[in-house]
Amino acid sequence: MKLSKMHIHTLREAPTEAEIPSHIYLLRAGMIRKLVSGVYGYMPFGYRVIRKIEEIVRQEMDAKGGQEILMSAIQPAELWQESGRWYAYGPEMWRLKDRNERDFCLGPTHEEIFTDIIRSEVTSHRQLPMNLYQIQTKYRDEQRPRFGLMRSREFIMKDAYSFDKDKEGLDKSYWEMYDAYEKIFTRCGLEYRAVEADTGAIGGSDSHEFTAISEVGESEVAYCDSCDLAATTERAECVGDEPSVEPELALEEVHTPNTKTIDDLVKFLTIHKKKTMKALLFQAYKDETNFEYVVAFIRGDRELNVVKLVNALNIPEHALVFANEIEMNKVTGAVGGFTGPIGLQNCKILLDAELKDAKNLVAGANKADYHVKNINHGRDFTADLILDLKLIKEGDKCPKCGAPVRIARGIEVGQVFKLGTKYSEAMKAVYKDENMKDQVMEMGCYGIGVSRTMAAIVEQYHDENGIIWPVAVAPYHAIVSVVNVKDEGQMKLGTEIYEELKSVGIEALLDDRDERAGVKFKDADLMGIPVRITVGKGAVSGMVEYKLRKEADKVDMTAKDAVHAAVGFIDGEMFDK
RNA sequence: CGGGGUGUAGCGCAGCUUGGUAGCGCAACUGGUUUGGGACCAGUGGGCCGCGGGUUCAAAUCCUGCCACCCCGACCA
Repeated sequence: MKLSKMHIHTLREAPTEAEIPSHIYLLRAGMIRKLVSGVYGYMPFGYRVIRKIEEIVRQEMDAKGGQEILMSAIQPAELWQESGRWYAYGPEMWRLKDRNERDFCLGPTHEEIFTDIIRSEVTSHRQLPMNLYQIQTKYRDEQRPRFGLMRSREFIMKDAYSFDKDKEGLDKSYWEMYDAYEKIFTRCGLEYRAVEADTGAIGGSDSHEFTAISEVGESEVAYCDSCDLAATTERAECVGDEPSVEPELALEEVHTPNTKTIDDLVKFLTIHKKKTMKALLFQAYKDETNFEYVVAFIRGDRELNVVKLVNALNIPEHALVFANEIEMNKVTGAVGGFTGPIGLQNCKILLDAELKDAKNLVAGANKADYHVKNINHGRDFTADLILDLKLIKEGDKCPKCGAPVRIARGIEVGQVFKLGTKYSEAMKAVYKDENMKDQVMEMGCYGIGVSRTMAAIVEQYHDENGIIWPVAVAPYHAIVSVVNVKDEGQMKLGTEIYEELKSVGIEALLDDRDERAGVKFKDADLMGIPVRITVGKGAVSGMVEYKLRKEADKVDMTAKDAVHAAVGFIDGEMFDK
């Protein structure tokens, strides 16, 4: 394409709303455009990148026998009620009504829809396994959309669903998708980790998350340099410290005014945080109206892992809310800031495993301004449930090998789930086996955030001048920048090179805009075109300048050599992987 | 949902304290001079100053309600 004929709109300055590189550069390069908070449109260059990513996804999905379809974004509530997720999905679901007051939602994911198709169209074991996928716009009414494409309310997602006869089949489908995902993200040029993950609102048993390494990512992964541990921090087991060996001392109530926080308390009593237990009070809703009070006790220096808590309670995450302390006090006797395990009533007590055998702890006395010293589980109170409730942190013992764990941040670009029979059972997706008996299908689902992947690539590939697209996803491979378009010799040579590149299958641009060279260079850098061939004064003797976006070197060579160099570089980058 | 901040031309901002007919830079348009890293000169167009209510002779400016957007936290594939 000739740039003079294209709609490009680059910005010299970064819009104030953008904070992170991917957001800033995608806006500045004119690749995306915000409509409202968390809702973006894709302009010509940006959409080309999206299509490049989609094409990689398609090729790898098709290679595994996936079949592409396209379902509606609008979904009827009935299917969600059938699976039980109309309530469970919570406020993130974008709900709407038609003129007859019938409930619908904009699909945040499509398990129900795909299950519905399969149950009505697949009846025989001969039709299985099956893998269907789509690339489509998804809607999640995020509480806090953030960072441009990173967390948006409308986004492009590839979602695939596998249907198998049995667990063995599911396992095979799952690892094939895992393999496809590795190929996809590798081809996109991403540095990523595949880590064990929680299954969240989707449900199911096993899950892996594909996390692109990035400081600005919202996902945290725990990994170990000594073994193969790799899991999201939500998922990672935290084994905690060994209990100290010491005699159990007698309970002692102490006056501790103004010590509502652990920090205040340890200062007041001059003890270590590891000797304290902190209480977190919640209401756990079983449905819209019915709830029970829950208190989680963890060591004073620990952070609660909410995912572990809701999994233990078997409720969706939005059904767990911090308790109103005044209300709770009436029912359980708990006092905010002074809650302890002794004397608590009418509430479920969950105890972090680390505290099970810990000796002589300090906790609230359920009485304002008082704490109790030397509390020992078993002797002084009994928990309803003892389990791992804490968030793993840098330096904690690796649950697999005991070495200190490391924590890294990243962007979740994909996730694979073994759903098992969660949906097929609820929605009666069955097939007839060889003996004419009904069997419930085993399902898996597999998502890739296409638009988020685009942002993740920019996070990993940029410099102070803009984006540096890997060739595989670049909107165009090469740009021929004619320095002075009024110079006939330059224009002629530039056009020849441009035509030559196109004729050998390279996606080329001709910057024939009547602009100064600096403008063209800045734009080419900002938009991240991998190869630039500059046609300037040297054109009279057939010489041009060849430059790669990712390298600083500029090399003068003949036009013919530049074309060869470009072809060689682009082929190498595309097929090296 | 809690805390903080911001809404003035397409983008970035000043003006608001102390009310008096709307300003700068970039971008755009016209003409000219330029032409290898975001040129220069001259000229031009472009604003319900987020929206509503109030105070006042007079409101971008003061008061008030609402809305939107951003950041931190909470929360979330």
